[in-house]
Amino acid sequence: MTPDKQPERRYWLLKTEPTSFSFDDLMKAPKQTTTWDGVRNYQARNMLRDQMKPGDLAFIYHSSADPAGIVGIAEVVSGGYPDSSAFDPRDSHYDPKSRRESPSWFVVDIKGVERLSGMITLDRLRGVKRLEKMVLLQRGSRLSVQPVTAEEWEIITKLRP
DNA sequence: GCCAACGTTGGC
DNA sequence: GCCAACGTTGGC
Repeated sequence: MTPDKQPERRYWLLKTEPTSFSFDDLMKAPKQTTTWDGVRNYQARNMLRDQMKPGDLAFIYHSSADPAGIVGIAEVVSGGYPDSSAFDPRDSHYDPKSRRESPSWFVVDIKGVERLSGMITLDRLRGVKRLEKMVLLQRGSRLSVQPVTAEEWEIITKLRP
């Protein structure tokens, strides 16, 4: 018997507005771990539900920040499971169309790994020719969960100050 | 199934 | 605060 092949680690970028949840909030959370909930976009949902697996790594990106940019790295510690915030009428992310029997929305759990000593700004990323295909840098790109290629991951981690 | 209207995102 | 780009909704 050949041993099961380890599934390949994938890379992601997760956007958050630091005024609602920042990378520091993640690092201050118990076990530096949190549930990445409230995503209400189908493309992003599909990635949370179907593709993100424990061991994957993600850049945490601060949007609507001045400046905007990547501030830290997190690890996926749990694959997709239903987003319970969609079931709670008092929650701002409540969605009556999502049922426990057939949930519309999903979450993953992530754990903060490393705060970058300095932000890698959007501007800086735009200046790197080999990153021009990055989802984040595409015109009108608004996805809050984005795939990052292994090559992009490597290039960006080398930009660290 | 089309598409106008609307709400949201997010850089600037 | 502006506004372009985008996703969703709902009338037809």
